[in-house]
Amino acid sequence: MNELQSKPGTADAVAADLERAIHEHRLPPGTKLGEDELGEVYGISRTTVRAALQSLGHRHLVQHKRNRGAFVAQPTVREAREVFEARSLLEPRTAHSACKRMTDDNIRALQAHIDAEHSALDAGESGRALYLSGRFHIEIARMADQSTIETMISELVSRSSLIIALYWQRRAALCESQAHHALISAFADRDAELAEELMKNHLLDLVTSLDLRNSSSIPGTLKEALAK
Amino acid sequence: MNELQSKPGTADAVAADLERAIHEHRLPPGTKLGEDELGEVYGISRTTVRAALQSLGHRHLVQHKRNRGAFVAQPTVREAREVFEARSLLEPRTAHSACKRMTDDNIRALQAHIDAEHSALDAGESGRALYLSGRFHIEIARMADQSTIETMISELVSRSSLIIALYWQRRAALCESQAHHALISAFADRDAELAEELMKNHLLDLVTSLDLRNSSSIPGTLKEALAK
DNA sequence: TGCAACTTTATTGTATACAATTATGGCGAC
DNA sequence: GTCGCCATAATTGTATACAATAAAGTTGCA
Repeated sequence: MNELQSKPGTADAVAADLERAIHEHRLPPGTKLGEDELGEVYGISRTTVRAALQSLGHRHLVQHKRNRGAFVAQPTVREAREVFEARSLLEPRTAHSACKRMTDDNIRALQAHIDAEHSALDAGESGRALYLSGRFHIEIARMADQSTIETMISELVSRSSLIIALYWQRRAALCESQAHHALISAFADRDAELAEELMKNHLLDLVTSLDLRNSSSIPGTLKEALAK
Repeated sequence: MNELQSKPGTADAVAADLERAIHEHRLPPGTKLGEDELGEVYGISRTTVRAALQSLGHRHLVQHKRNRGAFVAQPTVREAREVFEARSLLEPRTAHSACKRMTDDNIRALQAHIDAEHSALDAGESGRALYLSGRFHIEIARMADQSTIETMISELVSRSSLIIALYWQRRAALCESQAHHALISAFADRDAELAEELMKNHLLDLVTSLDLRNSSSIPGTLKEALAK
């Protein structure tokens, strides 16, 4: 079950663990990530913790404040728009490429992914469901056999999870799955053009389901809201 | 002249310095980046050097070999194709966006950029000319007011410099400038569609000017060629 | 003489100690 | 009583010391 993950105790392993916790909303935006605290949790020194936090900082998942420490990032409205703009440039065309290379096994894997997502949702594990939902997009990039683009989409998906945590406005929760089902159908029909169009619309739907009015700054803590 | 660069001695400053040296081909692919050595050069401890190298590693500009150290990355043929595939998804549309927002000052700045590139070329500083040529693409992304996409393109441009170092096959050296001139004309005419098309073709030209036959592994040193 | 195993050396990986900076709590003055 | 300043504490930034690993050189044996 361990999918070529680094040995525990390494910076990569810690970073992966934290990234997943962030992606699953177990660590909400604004959470302080103290070095000593994390070092104690994982039983390692601050040196390794710092390496992990730096790695996440490069991926824009944690924000470093000078002499203040690391915090789970709180994307601004502007960042949110930029992330989805970037996704809209990368993902539709990548879905197109993926469709043309997709095997029956790939399609079954995607279907299994959605099933797992549904199971998580039924079990009340909404964080895990969100994580799997994001992984769905990453899997498609992987099937397109473009690891460079996959890495970029992976970062954007994780950041999207933070954006959803901050700006999601309640709505029908199952719209996501519907869009993913439609994508699988297009893949099964080997209709690359349709897959591209569906992905494009899916991303548009995601953006419109967010509340990105500039007014709502949405501070992490009310303390920070009054800090300035 | 110092454009909001970090104070010298910080990891960011060292990383920026190394990135530029790599981009300008002063540090060729495969160069060993010893921690002690760099620490002595910059007058800082290995701790800071390591942070800088990690940063560059995350941007795929240096490759870490376990217990062996950091080396200037040597992109494979596959990576080379992937990098330009990613650029072809991001840059044409970004040029389109940039064109619609572009001011007369922006256009003058781009023109000045090309002039500087020509000057460098005339002065025999081909590395600096290549660096400026890459910066041209990054500037366009900046003018599109999309900092997230700009960051991604910046990484891809730097990686492209490594790719050029490894796979460039001699050709007319000025073809680049011609393409950039044509882009500026499109911007001046406020023809976003044309700018998009020109960027797309420019990137295609770049790829075809590379020798990406799978056969040529192109080792960094002949020692490594015989190592296995 | 050629190969193999061992010793040596150099370099990275990790932890710890110290310095710098910032937030916090208390004290005093207005 | 409130505001401002100063001392204290806590946390990050940086350097150094030690441990682990891999490369290279050496010696011994076949």
